[in-house]
Amino acid sequence: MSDRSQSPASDCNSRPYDFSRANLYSHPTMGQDNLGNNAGSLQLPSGVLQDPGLLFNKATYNGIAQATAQTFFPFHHVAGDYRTSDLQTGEFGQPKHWYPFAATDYTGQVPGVMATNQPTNLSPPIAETREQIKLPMPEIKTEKEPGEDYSAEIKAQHYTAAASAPMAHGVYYSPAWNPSFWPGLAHITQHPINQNPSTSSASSPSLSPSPPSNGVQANAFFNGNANQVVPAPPAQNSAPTRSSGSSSGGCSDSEEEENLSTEELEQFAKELKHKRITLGFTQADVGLALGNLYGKMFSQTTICRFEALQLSFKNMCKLKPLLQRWLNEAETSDNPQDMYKIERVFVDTRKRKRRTSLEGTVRSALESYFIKCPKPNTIDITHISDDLGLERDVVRVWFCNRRQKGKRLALPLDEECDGQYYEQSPPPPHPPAMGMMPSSMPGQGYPVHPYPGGPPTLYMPQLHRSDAFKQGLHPGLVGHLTG
DNA sequence: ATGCATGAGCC
DNA sequence: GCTCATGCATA
Repeated sequence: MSDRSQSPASDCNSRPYDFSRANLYSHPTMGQDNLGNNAGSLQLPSGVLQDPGLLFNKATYNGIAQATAQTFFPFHHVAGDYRTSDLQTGEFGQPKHWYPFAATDYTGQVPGVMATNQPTNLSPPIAETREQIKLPMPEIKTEKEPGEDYSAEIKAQHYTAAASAPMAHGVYYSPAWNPSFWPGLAHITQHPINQNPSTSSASSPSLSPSPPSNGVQANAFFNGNANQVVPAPPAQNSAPTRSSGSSSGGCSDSEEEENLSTEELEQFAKELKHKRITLGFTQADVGLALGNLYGKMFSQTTICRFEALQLSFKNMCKLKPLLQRWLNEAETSDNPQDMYKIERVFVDTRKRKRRTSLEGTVRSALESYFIKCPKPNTIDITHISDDLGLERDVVRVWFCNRRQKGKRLALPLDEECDGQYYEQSPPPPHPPAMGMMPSSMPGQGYPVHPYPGGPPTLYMPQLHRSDAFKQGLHPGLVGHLTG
């Protein structure tokens, strides 16, 4: 991707970092265990966005020209359009920890799974192996099994479902998707393709909208007849087969969706969410259903991001057909429950590094570094990690995610249209006298114009021109970072 | 809903 | 080592 040809990371490494900030290492943050934290009940009310940055205005991307790298969907956030809070995670959100094995209730956020797929109580043999270890730096909280190396070995066993289980994680569609980027969207006209009529009509399904929640209910809901699992997708167009997407086939995965316009996707995402909720399904249900119906399961996260248009265009394109079909089925099926029947859940037994929780100050610091240099090289990363007392890898990953997030929330600028949709660091004139990056990024480097409905929350540095980037840095920050 | 992590594919 | 797709864990 052109992304790589961008300014060399070293662009921003010309100066030494000086981030001696004792106060960064203040205290460990909140308690590790939020066990009592019922994901479901804690959902923010619709309308309350945790990250206002997601509130994009169409105008924001309508004018998008050429995206250099992966294109994301800075659509205006569709979340909040409907009340989802109570349906999302329901009551099944018992926190899971870093168990190498599928603990009895290990289901990720897939409801019903645990309710249905517990042949026997697999007393979690490992349930107690977890041990909390404080890393050197108090501000980061991570858990890790002593002397554990959570990378290799693991992939061994998965609780793969029945033999018919189409696949477990690790099975991907071939990247034969339409590489359509934003620029190309312009000319893409709405392709009414095979829009199933049912999807566009507000056909009110005669389904009892009793949302699958947990326990008993879930059981009833998820216990389909084992007869209908259709992992094998139709020969034709359903399979996540690597249809030789060929040149411009685009999301050739299914002929139905080759060229999608942003509007189409946007609308579909909305429709999906709306209908899903109407039908009483959670995002996790949908992800699960996709697995059962078409062979590839998705997490609640992915469905959520799809609905919120937080995936790349390409990715949206890829998922849409599947979701479209699920929706069609859900609407027409007499027994939508069947769609959720789960044969078994493949629980990934890989050990996963415990998620690091960065303290606010640390995040702010990282954000500052990011502003200065979104693509730090190895040395920079080392410096930063030293300064902040973080593991190098944590820092590296943070930057990776930050960049990804940035792209997701704002469009990457193209060399030609730089500064057109969002500006980089606030132009010299009146640097907001902020010594340190405000913990709340909002406000930073917003495009002055393209966000009629409100600026995105995140500061989106221009990744393509580090020099200009450097220049745009405010003095205060520069000083702070470069000492 | 989102922050941090993983892993494949690529350079 | 990066991007990208994706997911676990958590706020």
